[in-house]
Amino acid sequence: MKRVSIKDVAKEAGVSTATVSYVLNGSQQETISAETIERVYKAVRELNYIPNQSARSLISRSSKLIGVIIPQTEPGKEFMFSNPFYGSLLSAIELTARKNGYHLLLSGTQSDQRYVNIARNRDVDGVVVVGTYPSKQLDELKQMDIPIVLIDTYVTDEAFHTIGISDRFGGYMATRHLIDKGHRRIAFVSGSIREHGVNEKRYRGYCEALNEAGIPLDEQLLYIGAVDYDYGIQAAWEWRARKQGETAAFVTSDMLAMGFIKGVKQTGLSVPRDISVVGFDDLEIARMTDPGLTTIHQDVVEKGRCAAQLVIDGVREKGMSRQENILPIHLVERESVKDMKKEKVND
Amino acid sequence: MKRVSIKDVAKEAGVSTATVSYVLNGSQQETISAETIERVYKAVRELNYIPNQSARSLISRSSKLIGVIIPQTEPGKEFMFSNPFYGSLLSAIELTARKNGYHLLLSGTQSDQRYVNIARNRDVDGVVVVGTYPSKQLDELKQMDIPIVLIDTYVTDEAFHTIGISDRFGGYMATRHLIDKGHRRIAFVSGSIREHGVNEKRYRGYCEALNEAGIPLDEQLLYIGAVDYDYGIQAAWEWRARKQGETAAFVTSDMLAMGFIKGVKQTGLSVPRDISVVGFDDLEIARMTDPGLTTIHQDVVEKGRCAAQLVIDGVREKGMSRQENILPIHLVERESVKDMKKEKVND
DNA sequence: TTGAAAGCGCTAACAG
DNA sequence: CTGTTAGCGCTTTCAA
Repeated sequence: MKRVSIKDVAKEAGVSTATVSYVLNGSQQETISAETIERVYKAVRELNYIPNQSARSLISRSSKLIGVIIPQTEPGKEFMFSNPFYGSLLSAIELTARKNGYHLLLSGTQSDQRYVNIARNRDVDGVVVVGTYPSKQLDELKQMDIPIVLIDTYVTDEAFHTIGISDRFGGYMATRHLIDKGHRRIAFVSGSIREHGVNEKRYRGYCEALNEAGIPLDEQLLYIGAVDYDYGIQAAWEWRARKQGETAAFVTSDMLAMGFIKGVKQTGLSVPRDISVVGFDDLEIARMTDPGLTTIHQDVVEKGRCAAQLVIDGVREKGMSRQENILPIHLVERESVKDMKKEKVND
Repeated sequence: MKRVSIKDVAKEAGVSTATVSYVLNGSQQETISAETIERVYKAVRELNYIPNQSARSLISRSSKLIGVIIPQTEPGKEFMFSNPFYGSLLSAIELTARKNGYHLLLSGTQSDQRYVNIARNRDVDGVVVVGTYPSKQLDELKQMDIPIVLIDTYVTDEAFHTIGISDRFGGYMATRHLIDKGHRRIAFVSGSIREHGVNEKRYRGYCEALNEAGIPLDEQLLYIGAVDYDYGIQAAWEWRARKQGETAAFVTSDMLAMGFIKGVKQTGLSVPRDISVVGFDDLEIARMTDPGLTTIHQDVVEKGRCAAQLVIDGVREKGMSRQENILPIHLVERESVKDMKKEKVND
């Protein structure tokens, strides 16, 4: 199928290529006669002309492409989108982008490939980076003079827009909820805690709530592994083995919490009868399991929508000032927490 | 940040742009002196040069981009990747693409935007389309002379590669398993059944198994809605309301099955005590719930990997003959099916 | 109101 | 062994 170019259209319409370009881009608006415009559109339709984006990008340095980068922060976590959290986020970004005439350039990263290169090489108009840590790579990105949005990333730099939640407060709320229900020995189950990472903030919230209640921090109650179902199971077994007498656990991700609950069942015990659990994220699965998971709700779709919108606005309005968005979160009560103050066991 | 072009590199290295191009692309391999090559690389490094893909695409008509298209076949299903099935698939495609120097161009579709346009306009090297039906849009795509891979799509056309499973056989296996366990009244719960769609095939397998066992088909046992958790719940209530005496249900997707089980619990009954359930897909969540879901396992990651590989191979080897891949599936037994033949109830 | 032409960054004949 | 040069398809001054 021979490709039709702007020249073909121009010839067909009996005008110059410049005129075609004007018409199609709405530049020179008033100066083109209605009749010419009609002729051009007619030719476009007849030839089924589709402008070539590569040529456009080349000259305009704008590709109508938003780069979405998912750094692989943990080894073995190659299939990020299997996690519905990332999946939903991506969907939301995609939808918003699409509505605005953008497409998504998706890229995981491997160690040897810097995302700056991808961004420059493809002339992306903006970049969304999900869940990473301060790094040299990020620093390189910001020299590119395109809008950059960081999701769930604790970096304070004038160059980046950020979208996130108060992970500290979330951790506090979760832990506080357990304390309010009469729990004193509360386990903390989480993926690895890295400085400036979300888990660290959630951990701080946990500490804060304990502290406020006058409960001493006990390192024996910390279960630190990976953010996945299997580690959740493992943590439950570990809990049984350590015998530290926890009656509750704050588990920093729903996925992990699901595993934890499963693990508890495997050991022959039950949630919330033998241990109460609070999760984090409020993924769709949180309401699927039995018992339904009490968890910290965050609006993933809004996160994605907002990220895409920031990029798009940033492209339109060149020197847009930095935005820092903290989305609201709240606790959703389901059935995974037992009220220790009531005489009767509520299972 | 001024962008550095091949000219800058050429000047820095004291050679022509052509030479730089030769070196970087490994064309003219033998004819370039080692010393020149070294000089070019040195200049590239010093200037931090990154070739512009738009310019390359323009001339070579190859963008190193694989288009991934997720048609929105059901209204309201905008967040496709929230479904871990699509998420995993996407991850697998992305990983394979990346390993081969490709990136993914992600696009959902809205009614007014044809995917052919996206493909042409972006010069994508190949396209992967997930879960659609024969359509005019698809026909348009095939005129593009790029490799097209259809996942889970029943279209027989020389122009397309296909990857799928035997949905009919899956439906048969699931139903047969229930029959083997002594069930005779078996509900069929599914999203909408469209001609040439996967649900239709699964339905046929269901019919076939019933037929083989001499069980008459009863339309009262069909529950047809949407492929999501909420419809699953609804179907369970419906099941209670209709009182058709089913002791088992074949539910054509795990997501739906999760909902169904939840719904059964809501009505005060229990799986598998009061009704047995077999799902389809074997998503990660299938093993998370309680009871674990007996389901038909399919290898989503392999589906994605295979799709990307077909595109990549198709690009390399122009006239590659059409491939039709049927991946193996099998039944995974967990705890959601009761054996009616045993005296004792096994819950 | 429209057109001619330069040029975005790169590749690939063709010359030398 | 390397350089010159003609485009790829498009936008955009500048001129008419």
